[in-house]
Formats: sequence, structure tokens, C-alpha cells
Amino acid sequence: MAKKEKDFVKEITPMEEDFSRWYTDVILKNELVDYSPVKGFMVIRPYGYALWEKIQSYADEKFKATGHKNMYFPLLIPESLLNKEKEHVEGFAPEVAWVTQGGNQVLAERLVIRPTSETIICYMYKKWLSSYRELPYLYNQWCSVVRWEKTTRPFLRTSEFLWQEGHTLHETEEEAQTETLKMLDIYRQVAEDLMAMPVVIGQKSEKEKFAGAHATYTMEALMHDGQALQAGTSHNLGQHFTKAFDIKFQGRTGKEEYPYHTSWGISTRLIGGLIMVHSDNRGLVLPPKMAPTQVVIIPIAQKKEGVLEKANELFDKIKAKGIRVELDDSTDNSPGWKFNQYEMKGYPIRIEIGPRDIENNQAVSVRRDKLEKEIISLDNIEETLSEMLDTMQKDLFEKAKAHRDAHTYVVKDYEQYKKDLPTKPGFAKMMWCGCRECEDKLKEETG
RNA sequence: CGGGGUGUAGCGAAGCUUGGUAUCGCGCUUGGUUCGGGACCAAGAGGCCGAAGGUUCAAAUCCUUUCACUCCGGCCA
Repeated sequence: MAKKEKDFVKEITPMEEDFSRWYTDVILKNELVDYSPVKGFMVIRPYGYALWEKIQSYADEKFKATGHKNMYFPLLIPESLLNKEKEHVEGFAPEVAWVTQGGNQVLAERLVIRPTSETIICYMYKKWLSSYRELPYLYNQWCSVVRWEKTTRPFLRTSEFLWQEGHTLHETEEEAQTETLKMLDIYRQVAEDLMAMPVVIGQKSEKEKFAGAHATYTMEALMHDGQALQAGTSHNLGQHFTKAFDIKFQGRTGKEEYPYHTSWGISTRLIGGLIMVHSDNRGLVLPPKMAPTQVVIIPIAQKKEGVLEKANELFDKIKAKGIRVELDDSTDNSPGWKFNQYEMKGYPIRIEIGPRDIENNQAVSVRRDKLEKEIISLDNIEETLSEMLDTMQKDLFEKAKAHRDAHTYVVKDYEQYKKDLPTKPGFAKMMWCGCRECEDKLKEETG
């Protein structure tokens, strides 16, 4: 069996053998990304970009539904703006890219390519804000940012990445806190509802919080290999930036006040998480809600009379139901080749339809996560498929959740924890007094 | 930024130790037969061996430098 398995998936390194290579193989063979001539910068190819578009449209709809609007701010930020918030510049300065020349002219002031846009957005907010009546400011932008990373991995850590960054201003501290948690919850929905990726929600320690934040909240997902992935963050920035940038408004009492500020972001890293949570040694496994194509129809012996006609009929029926469906009637490759190809690409459901099926008013369906052939009737096939897709979406979430729970441990004894750590990958729940000293000690002693 | 690995046709590899002008599989092109788990036959196209310099009559092979990718660590979305 093991040998047979290997023959089928000869192009993908099994994850048990080398998890990192498996991941790289899956994304390269599926043509999600490719390396560009610039170190650390990746090209996102159509199939990979389609996944990002799914995340974008889902999240964007939620943002709009909660009153946010999109804007666009410039790519370049003057050095002096970056320098205004002390912790912020210390956090980001080591990894920014600089523009020092325009055409043949050396610039009087260096410009940074945005690593994140708090500073330039605050600069503009100062210009615009004057009264409490204008608050809250609820804005978001979809863009890319650049952080000069030393080592990179497609989707997980690249020098340029696509993301959205929301930047809001509020009259009160409570409102800002509510906003921070509200957006974190939308991120949880993106992960859990759309991507079937269970996450743990939490607050970052003082040490790990965003550079310049008052408090940082995060969601983390557990990968197949037992490692956690930071999948999205929401920051309550307090008045750190609004004071540094002197953003003021006239409050209800007539006095000048500084607004409270939040920012929050998710990025193309989520795609890396998606792959590492669901996929297997045959390639991608996509939850139906994420899949650019949900059902692929593969006709068998398609030159035989009636096969293609029936396949097309099915296609129309399924499409009319609102399911994203494809019909592969190409003759270049055998059905067996197609089976493997679409399994690698992670299409949730495959339908086989051949002369024998047509005779019996049936089709063969195979769910990508189960890989078992199942006979389904052609009557109401679109209903059957619709239900299968819903079930699969739920099953994938439950499966990932079971994996997470099986790898979550309660730690009561610190010494025991240190012993267990190398052999028990996953989440560890433990009590912590909250001080920096203990955190440093933990990190030093356990990595 | 530290430590390891790899660069030979679109992809995966052999050749390097012991120098003699590049080989195999997949893919690709053309034609034909096929089609229920990666089909078969025939005929083709495609590479100055990551880059630069050196040694030599002669370099994929030896020497020096450099670049890229990749993995493991420290930091992040």
C-alpha cells in the first residue's frame, strides 16, 4: 500500500518524511506561487490568487456589514513620519526597504516602502478630524506591504505580502476595545466558517505585542505538524499613535481630546495555514467554501454516444444550483490522470459519468477528503451535491478541531512541561503570573 | 544574521572522485490508436551544465570568488 501510494503522488514528498518539503511541493506543483527574480518576493499564480480572492470577498463583506469603508493610502512613507512613534519605529526600522532616489535625483528625505500604514494614515487622520461628530472613523485598505525578511517561505513569510489593514478612531477607550474584539471575531469567522480552520483566540504578551500597541489580540491555528501559526491580529493602539501624531478632536464638552485607535490585519499567510491544516500527501484539500471549483465532472469513454451530452446536461443542472462546477472533456489525458490531477488540486468533489452510469441513471462521486467512491442518483444530483459540500465543510472543521484538541495539553508542572515539550507538539495551557521575567525565563529555558 | 544542503533541457535526476565537448525519465510538438485510477506506438524539438575569473592543448568535472534557492534556528501577518 505504501508503495502504491507513493507511485500515485510521486511528485509530492510525504509530510511524515519532511513537512517543510511537503508544503513546498504542494504549493509549487499546484502552481499557487512561483519564485520571482527578486529574493523573497513571490509571484502568486492564478490558482493561488483565486484562494486569496475568496478570503478577500468574504472578509470585505463582513467589514462593510460592520460599517467600514475602503480607502487607499500611498506606498511610500517619509522617514520622519515613521519616526514619530518610538516603539513603532524600533519595531519596524530593522526590516523596512528604503527609497533614496527618484529618477536621477537623490531625495532630500528617505522614504520607506510601507511595512504597515499606521503612520501615514495617522498623518492624514490628523488633517481630517476635528469633531466628535465625525467619529468613529472606520476605514480599511487592501494592499501589499514590504518587510525585508531574512528568510522567506511562500505565503508564510515573504518580503512582500498582500493583506488588509483596518485603521479606526474612536471617541472612547471602551469603543476602541469593542472594535478590536469585534474585528478579531470577524477574523475568527474567516478562519473557522470560511476556511474550516479552528483557531485559538488570545492576547499577546507585552513582549510580543505589535510595535506601538496598547494591547494585541491574535488568533492562532494548529498545523498538521503540531506547530502554531499566527493567522491574524487585532490591535488596540490606545492613544499611542494619536498623541504621537497629535490627532485631536473637540469633544462633547468642548474640550480637545485624543481619539482611541485600533488597527487589524489578515494576510496571504492564511493561505499557508489553510494548506497546512487540511491538505494531505496527495496534495491540496480545499474546504468547499474556499474552493474556486467545487465539483469537477469527468466523462468516461466520452466518445461513446450520449456521454458528453449527459455530462453537459449535468454541468448545466449543477451550475444552475449555484455550485462552482467544471467539466473536463479534454482528450489529452486519461480519466485516471484526471483523477489524480484534481485530487492534487484539492477540488472538493469529483463526479465520474460513463456509459454504465448513464444506463443506470447514476454517477460516481468522490469526496476529496474521504477518497471513497459513492454511487449517487442523477435525479436531484444538484441537491445531493449541495448537501455533500455542506457536510464536507463541516467535517473538515471537525477533523481539524479534533486534531487541535488532541494536541492541546494542560500543564500543571513546569518541570514536567520542559520534559514533554520536545515530544508533545501542540498547544499547552498553563497558568502564568503575567510578568515579563517569567516569560523570558520560559522562553530561554524552552525556546 | 548564524549553521547545513542544492544549482546540469519546462520538471526530476545521472555524469564530477580519476578533465576529452552531455545522458536518462517525465513533460512538450506532430500523426495514429486509446479512455471506469497517472494509456500506447512512431517520428521530432529543446541544454554554451547558476554566474564570473583562473589552471590546462582541453573544464559540467580541478581551484577562487559570487549569486540564487532551500532547510534548521532568532523576528514577524
